[in-house]
Amino acid sequence: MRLEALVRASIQDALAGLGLTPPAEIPVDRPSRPEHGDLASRVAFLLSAERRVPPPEIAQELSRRLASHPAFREVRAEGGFVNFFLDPGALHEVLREALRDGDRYGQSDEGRGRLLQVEFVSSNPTGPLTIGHLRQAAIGDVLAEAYAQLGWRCVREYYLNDEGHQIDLLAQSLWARYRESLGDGQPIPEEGYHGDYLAALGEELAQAWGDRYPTWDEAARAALRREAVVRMMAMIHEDLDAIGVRFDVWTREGDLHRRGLVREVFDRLCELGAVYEKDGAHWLRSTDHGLSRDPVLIRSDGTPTYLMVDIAYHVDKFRRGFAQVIDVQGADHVDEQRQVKLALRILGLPDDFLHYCLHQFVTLKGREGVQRMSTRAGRFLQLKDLVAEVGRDVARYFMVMRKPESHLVFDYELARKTSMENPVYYVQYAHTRIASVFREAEKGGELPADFVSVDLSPLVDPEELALIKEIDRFPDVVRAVAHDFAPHLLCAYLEALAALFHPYYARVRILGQGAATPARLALLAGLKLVLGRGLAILGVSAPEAM
RNA sequence: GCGCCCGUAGCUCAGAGGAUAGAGCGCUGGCCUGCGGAGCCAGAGGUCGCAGGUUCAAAUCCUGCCGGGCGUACCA
Repeated sequence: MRLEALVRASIQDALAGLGLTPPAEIPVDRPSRPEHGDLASRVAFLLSAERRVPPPEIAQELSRRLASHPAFREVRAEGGFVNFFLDPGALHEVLREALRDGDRYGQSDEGRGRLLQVEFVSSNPTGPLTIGHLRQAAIGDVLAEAYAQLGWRCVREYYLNDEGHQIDLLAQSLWARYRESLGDGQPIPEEGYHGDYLAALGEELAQAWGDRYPTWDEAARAALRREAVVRMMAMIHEDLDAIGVRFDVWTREGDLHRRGLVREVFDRLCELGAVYEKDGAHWLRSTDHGLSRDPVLIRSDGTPTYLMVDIAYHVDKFRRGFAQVIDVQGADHVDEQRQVKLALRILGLPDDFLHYCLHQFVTLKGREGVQRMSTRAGRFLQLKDLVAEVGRDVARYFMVMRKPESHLVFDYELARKTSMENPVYYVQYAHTRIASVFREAEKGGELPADFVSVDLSPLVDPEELALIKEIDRFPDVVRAVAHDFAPHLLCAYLEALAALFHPYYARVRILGQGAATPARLALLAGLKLVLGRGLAILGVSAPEAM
């Protein structure tokens, strides 16, 4: 049994024995100081309020009753806390269970096969992906993987905004580049896209088309739009390949229009009295519901705004049977998010259907020239170039090692280091070292046939027991990553695990130690399992050799 | 102006009601003959932005202020 469950169950029994009703949730903590035990509970504080007995008294009684429990070496009441010191045997069982579960360790069936969508990146096809999109790609991918571990059927979806004004600007910018290649200098629209990446494409089009589109007319517009989107998508796919993110579904804005969905959802909002007309446009009554402004849904020229389409898109997601949807978006979308959530509430969708994982932006430290990025101005670091410089593993890891809502400073110098100062290598190296020990063990014929049945009783060293306690946390970390949209917790966990392992390895000899050897190899097998599984969820490789 | 996010060691960041606030980098000083030294150990370094409040208990919750980011479009 996992440690927290073990402690919780023991408290439950003890309370029953004392004739006390346990609180709805029995708190179990992991104390930061070793003298406070392996685990601790402040349940006595909760009970004292209703029982009108001081916490220390309740803690005393509890510890007396729990003292003889076989899983605990000692149970001590201190202040109002009950501190549990584990018997090594209980820890050995934790390790054994992890080894028995193998790749299923850390998984659960809370999702019960329900459908969950993670929508992320969804960058407009107006340029290649940059380091800014990388953060979102990494976060979304890890969240999807974490939920998959919890038994959800996850769909990774990319919303492709291939219509509208921005695409026109892109097309016209590309047209200007194309004319430029033919020696006909046309200005790129002020609000257009000035990056070099369009110049190369313009050159190609000039080769292919010659002088076919001399003026910016309807024919040119149609051709350039089509061409631009196709080319931009090709670049985006290249970038996604570079970091190993694959999407299951691509939804194009155009499809939503063609299916009449946008119109239908707009009409429904009107029926519900949530829309009014002013200055020839149609507005959502958001201020009536406490938001700071009313947004336009249908412009005075009759075209729907991005928001209107987004609302319809989410209705579509609901109809497609997703039990939950997580949209990963940058901090510049807060207002949009509130408007969409409000509209969905008006339309009667359940409140817990849509969740936003909002993330702050990335700044780059230690590399020339790219402090403030802008796709429009052509000032950015392309994702695949970054990956070429630091590697996929480092690129992905660095993007998720801070919590999404914090600003992230990408330390380029650190990212380029291949020593253990770089946390990615620090964690990977732990995995590699263990793999290396196993290779040696096999050579020397010391590798047990089956770790699950190994006698673990030689594992009594405090460092060994501390490592098992960390292994015990892994399923909780996976769950927290998913529920709290917090991939960084997994990074912190893996680094802590590696930080326990490296000193242990430096001090304690594994091979050639008699009965201790198979036990220590079993411990290393458990560590390797968890390190490998954790890295896999992050989409980072777990090398056998480096 | 208003809304949201963030102010924790020199730097980058964890911790989000519990016991004496942590990690990595950097800094100082020790360890090179064993399974991978791409290392290991020890140490210094903090009024948790400021001021009030709630609580047995606040970095954590509430209020106000200060500083930074993002938004506040008939752009997406």
